[in-house]
Amino acid sequence: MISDKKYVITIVGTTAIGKTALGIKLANYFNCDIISADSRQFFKEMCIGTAVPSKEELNQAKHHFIQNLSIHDSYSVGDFERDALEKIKELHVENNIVILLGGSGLYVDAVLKGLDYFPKVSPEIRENLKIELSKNGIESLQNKLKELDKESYKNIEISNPQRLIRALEICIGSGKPYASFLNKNKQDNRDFISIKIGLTAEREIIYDRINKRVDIMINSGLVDEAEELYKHKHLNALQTVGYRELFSYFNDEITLEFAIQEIKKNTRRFAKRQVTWFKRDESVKWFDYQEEISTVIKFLLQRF
RNA sequence: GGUGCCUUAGCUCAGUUGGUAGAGCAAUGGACUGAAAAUCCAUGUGUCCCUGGUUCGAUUCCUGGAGGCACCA
Repeated sequence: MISDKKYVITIVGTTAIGKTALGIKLANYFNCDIISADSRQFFKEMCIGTAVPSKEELNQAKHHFIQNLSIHDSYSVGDFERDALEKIKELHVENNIVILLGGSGLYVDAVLKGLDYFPKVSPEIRENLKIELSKNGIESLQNKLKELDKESYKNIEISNPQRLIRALEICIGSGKPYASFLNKNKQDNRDFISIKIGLTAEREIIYDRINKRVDIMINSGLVDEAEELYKHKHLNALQTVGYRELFSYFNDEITLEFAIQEIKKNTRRFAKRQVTWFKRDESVKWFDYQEEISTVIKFLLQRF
C-alpha cells in the first residue's frame, strides 16, 4: 500500500447476493480482516438460518463479529458501533485496510457515520410502555409523547409503536425530550476513509437466489436448528426470518410447506427493504453481482 | 354425446336491478438514531374469455363459440 491513510471498505447489498464471497476475495487480495455488520450473525446459536459464512469461508479470511454473542445477550446498534470502532482501530495498527461487510443498513451507518449519544435507561421503562400499549392502545402512548416531547411527536413516525416506545423511554428515563439528544455529539469524524461498494442484480435474480438459498437451508437442517431454539422464541434475536415461520409450524398453526414459502416471501421482503435503504446512499459504487473481482480491485486502487 | 354451473387484478373470489368494477392474499414504492432479518406508512387502468345481437350505452341481458368443473349416459 502506497498511502499511509486508513481505509474502511464497506460492501453492501441484499441478502444472498454474494457479499461474503466478494469480501473474502478482497480480504485475500489486501491481506486484511473482515468486520461483519449483520445484526443476526452475531448469535452463536443461530447458524443455518442466518447464513453465516461456512467453515471453509471463515478459514479463508479472518472474520469479526460472527457468532460472538449468545441470543441471551442484550446487544444494540450502539454497542456494535462502540465495539466495531474499537476493532477497526486495533486492526488499523497492522493494516491500513479493513473490510466492513454489511447486511444491516443501520449497523453500517452506525459504524461509518455514528449515532447520537443517548443515556442508558432502565429496561423496565420499556416493559411498562409495552404493557401500556397493549392495555390502552397506541393513542395513549402518542398522547404521552405529545406531552413530554412535542418536537418528536411531530417528527417521528407515531404510528410505529417501536419508535414511539423508544422516544418515550428516553424521555422518561432521562427526564429530557428525546429530540434534545439528536444531532448533538454525533461522532461523524472518523479517523479513516470510507469507500463503499455495493452488489446489485435484477430483482428476479435476487429473488431466485433467495428461493434457492432457503431450500439449501432447509436441506442443511434449519428445521432442527429452529426446533432447538423454539423455547427461546420470545427473545429479540429470534425475531428473525427463517425462525419465526418455523415456530408457527411447531405451534401447528401452519404446515411445513407453507412455512418454507413464508420464509422465502419474508426474505424477499427483507431484501426489498435492504434495497430501499442502500439505494439512497449516493456514496455507494455499484457493481453487478457477477462483476470480475479484478474490476472491483481496479476501482479500489484508483480510490486510494 | 346430454344437462347444469363456472370464466372479472399475479392468485382466490365479490359485484354491477344495464351507466366500463373491488376485497383478501401476492406484488410494488417509501420511511428508518440502541428491537433494524425488527417495526411502520403508502399504492388497485384490469381487452370483466371470444364473437355477434338488443340498447343512447353491455362486463352485466340474448345468440353462437372456446376453455374448465360436476352429474347423467
